[in-house]
Amino acid sequence: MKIASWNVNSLKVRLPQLLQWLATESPDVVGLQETKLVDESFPAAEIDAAGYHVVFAGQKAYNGVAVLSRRDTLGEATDVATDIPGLDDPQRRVMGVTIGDLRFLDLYVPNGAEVGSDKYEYKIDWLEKCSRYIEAQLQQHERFAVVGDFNIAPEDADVHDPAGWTGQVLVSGPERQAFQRLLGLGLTDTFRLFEQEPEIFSWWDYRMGAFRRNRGLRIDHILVSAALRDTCNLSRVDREPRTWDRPSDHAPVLAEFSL
DNA sequence: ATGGCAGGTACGACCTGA
Repeated sequence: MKIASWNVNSLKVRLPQLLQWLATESPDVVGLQETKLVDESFPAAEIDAAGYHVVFAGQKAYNGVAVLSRRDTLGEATDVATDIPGLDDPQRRVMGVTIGDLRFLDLYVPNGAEVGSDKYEYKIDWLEKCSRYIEAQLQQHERFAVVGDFNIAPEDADVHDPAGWTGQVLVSGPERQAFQRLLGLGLTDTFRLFEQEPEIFSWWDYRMGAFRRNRGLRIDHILVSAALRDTCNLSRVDREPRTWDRPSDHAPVLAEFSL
């Protein structure tokens, strides 16, 4: 089983790239973020034609999430959740689904704008509510994966210039503590299960030639429960789509499991 | 401290992202 997460930064623009990437990688389950499409405009027919079931929750201009599942390997998504209890949030940032015996939660964590701002407080509160939800889900589902754009670089090794980023949004103490709390609930960052090359990132600013200079952050993650961790045999960032024309600023991340 | 790039909205700048 291969699961993936990709912040596509507008599915309207990135649909051809998504289809190309699905054909190349054939993941079984994919969580998308920042589709930026209302449900009426979601390209369900094109994704269906590519061999995937899809469920989605969008809004105008911002946010928007979707989960794809391969028709020939895994079944359709059921028990779809688009809201976290206690978080009265009109923004479409969450999609929890059950696919076979897998519980899969796709997240687009708020960006946070600037440490101390209203958006930052919203992010911290959002993570707290999300953490409680994940804790409950972990007790109900043995095989549980939480993927998405977390907008948190967990360690200095996930930052191209840790000194320059110290205290900034995406790396600040409270954000990193929120991420560690998720791990404390019993989730594992699959990327860190394996020896990795240094300076592997999943997001690069569009400006200043950041990708060419590999000035990025690792903020997209695949976290899994203990049962999934025990069968995980690969976790990586796929830089390839970031080299294509009109790329998303995020690269897809993938994890593979023997069961 | 600011802008730099990209997408969306809506057609002129402005908002958001990270």
